[in-house]
Amino acid sequence: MQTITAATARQFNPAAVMMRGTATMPRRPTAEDGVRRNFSKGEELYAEGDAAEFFYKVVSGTVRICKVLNDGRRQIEAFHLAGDLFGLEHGSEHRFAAEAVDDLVVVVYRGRHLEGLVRDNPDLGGQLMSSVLASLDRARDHMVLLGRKSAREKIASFLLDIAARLADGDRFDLPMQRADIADHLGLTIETVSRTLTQMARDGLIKLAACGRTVVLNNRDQLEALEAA
Amino acid sequence: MQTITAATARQFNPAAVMMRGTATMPRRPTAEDGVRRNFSKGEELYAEGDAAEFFYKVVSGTVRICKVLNDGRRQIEAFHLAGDLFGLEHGSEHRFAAEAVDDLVVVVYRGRHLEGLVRDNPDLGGQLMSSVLASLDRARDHMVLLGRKSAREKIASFLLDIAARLADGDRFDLPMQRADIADHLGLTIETVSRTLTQMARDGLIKLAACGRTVVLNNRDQLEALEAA
DNA sequence: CGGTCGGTTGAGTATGCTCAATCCACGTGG
DNA sequence: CCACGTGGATTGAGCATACTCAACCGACCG
Repeated sequence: MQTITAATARQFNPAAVMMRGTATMPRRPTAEDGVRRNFSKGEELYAEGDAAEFFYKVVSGTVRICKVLNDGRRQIEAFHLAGDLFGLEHGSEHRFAAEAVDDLVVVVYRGRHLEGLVRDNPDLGGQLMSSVLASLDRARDHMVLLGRKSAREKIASFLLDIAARLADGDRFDLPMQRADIADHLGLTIETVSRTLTQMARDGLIKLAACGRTVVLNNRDQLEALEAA
Repeated sequence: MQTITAATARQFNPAAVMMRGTATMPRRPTAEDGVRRNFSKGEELYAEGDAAEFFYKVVSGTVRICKVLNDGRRQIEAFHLAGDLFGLEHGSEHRFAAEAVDDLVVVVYRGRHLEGLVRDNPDLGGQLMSSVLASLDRARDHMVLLGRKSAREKIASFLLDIAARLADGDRFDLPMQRADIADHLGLTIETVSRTLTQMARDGLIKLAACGRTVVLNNRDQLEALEAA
């Protein structure tokens, strides 16, 4: 299957779409078509309430999708790593914010009026649908975690998830800090820290480099803990 | 926009899709196209792991989408009410089960290979995309609830959500029992019960008919409690 | 009338939170 | 080169929210 690149992205430029049905003339590319952009640690790609004009693909680095309640409590819905698509919205506004967890490179696509895009660009539609359904799958699993798992089970699931996505073997570096992990798992930083050090004491994992590097020593036991 | 009916559903019958590009001949309708089906309280529409051959639209009644962990803990990802689409999957299997909460009528559509469907049926694609994105929106909000809200806030959010979806005014009947609410909100039945009766004592709501009928006495205060 | 199912209520407890101190790595400036 | 400040992580003590276990209630049904 064709993957989304700057070239294919041009196929659903709204200008090109509008021209459809009137005449077949060469599209006029805009600056926003599949443009690479860099963000540095902590920068906001878009805020809650911003118009949802673009969507994004991670080239390298990590993005967090989050919402902050009136009193400051925060929930991180998801982390997006290299290759992930994000920023597609149902309505015309972003309902969650997107922020760079570390130094980040993304490709930005113009993508307002998503339903229309899909209708007018069927080939891409399948691919976008696949990506959105994958997000929904992730979201469902995460609801099980948030609603029904203990702190230890949450951490075990999280480590295995991250490892599957960015470890080459059993060792990887966590791109995010404890506060991000806590707000993703519905815990406090203290509980995250305690649980990780306890797991290290139990020999399940090894921690290094300020707790940013993790080595999975006992995948079987972690998977048992996951409580799937 | 066109809505999905038995008639439009025929447009993406896989048989018809396969015929495409070879010759334009009339499609052969199958029995599964937009067929109405009834389920009684507690019946399972599909189980976790079942092949994802169909998707569904609720005509009347309520569906719960859920997963049960190895030790019996259960999480209800969502309730679907009249008009909602559900059962679309990313992979070839259902990763959650669907069960009738009460007596239920649905329309069943054949919908394997979703990405392909969208590519080959652009008009429907937009509509399905819209529905899936709406589910994702709901899922995100629910993650905030599960991860960061107190029991009282969870119940307030839940009541307002259900009211918005099926109340005509401030009174409605809960289609599901306490255990379902608990497993949806990441609580126990006891906490759900206690919180509801406490809200009734506080005059926020009124309960009747074995706790199945709810009247919202003070929407403002409930919305304040929601902690959006 | 007895049994079951769903809901409520009570008492005691555990898990994870709050508040607070401490530690450590790192970068900056005297 | 070292003192200092800062941001992130860890650890400890006490506590609160929601859980567990258990009894009880009321409606419904055979």
